[in-house]
Amino acid sequence: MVRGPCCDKMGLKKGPWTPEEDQLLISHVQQNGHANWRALPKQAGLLRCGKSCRLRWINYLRPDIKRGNFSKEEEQTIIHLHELLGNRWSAMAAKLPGRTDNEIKNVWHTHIKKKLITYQSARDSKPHKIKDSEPQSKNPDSFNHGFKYMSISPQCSTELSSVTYSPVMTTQDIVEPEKLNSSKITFSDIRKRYLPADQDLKTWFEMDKELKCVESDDGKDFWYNLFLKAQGLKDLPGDAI
DNA sequence: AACCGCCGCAACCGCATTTTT
DNA sequence: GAAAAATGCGGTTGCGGCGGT
Repeated sequence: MVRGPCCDKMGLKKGPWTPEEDQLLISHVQQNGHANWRALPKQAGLLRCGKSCRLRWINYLRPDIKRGNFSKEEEQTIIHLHELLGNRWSAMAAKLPGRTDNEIKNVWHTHIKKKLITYQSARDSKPHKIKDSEPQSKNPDSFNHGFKYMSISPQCSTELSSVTYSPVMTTQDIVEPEKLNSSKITFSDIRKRYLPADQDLKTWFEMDKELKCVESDDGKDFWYNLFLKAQGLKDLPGDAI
């Protein structure tokens, strides 16, 4: 289906929002909710498209937005979730109250990725703490904690509607990458088949969280340990780490 | 003080998915 | 069931602020 951008109508404003526009949007949402984003701008007297209003509300004006820098715990959680979910920022946001998908995405690209790269370089340039003879995947302290999941290869991710996705696996349910590549499988298909119900995912995530063993609060050690724990990330797409 | 380059963030764009007609 | 409309999501970009020279 071909459809033009929703904001291409003449007269619709783009760019940064003014305080007046913010106030109009806030007032309207508080009074009427946001059941219909398409109709909202007109009703609220805004010269914006619905998409722009929705984005502004979700990423900036929502009352439950948490401001300020991400804590180490939050960053650790993001790394962890990225390992579990890939680039599914909105799914990560659902696990981080007060944080938006856009914010998490920005933090990943501007802070966390760089830190991981730094510590990967540090690790590659000198002997590290893990015994060379011991494969990472068999190390009990490795990031996987023995959970039955894997990351689909970058190539597979591209096939899956550009969504990097790490389905939860059972031993009977290993996906062969070549099969994924050879057939047209939608994200929904994969989700229905492999992703546990929300409640299960929550439980699963919390169980894994309990097993986390990063204890050092020293910045350098923190990132070094995180990197070691996130060994699997080296298999992610080049631009994701 | 002025210039320049880098960085971080807000916002846009295009596509996928879901819902409605 | 098909088409259209609406919504949601992730990738990307542009601009403002800040630090270095």
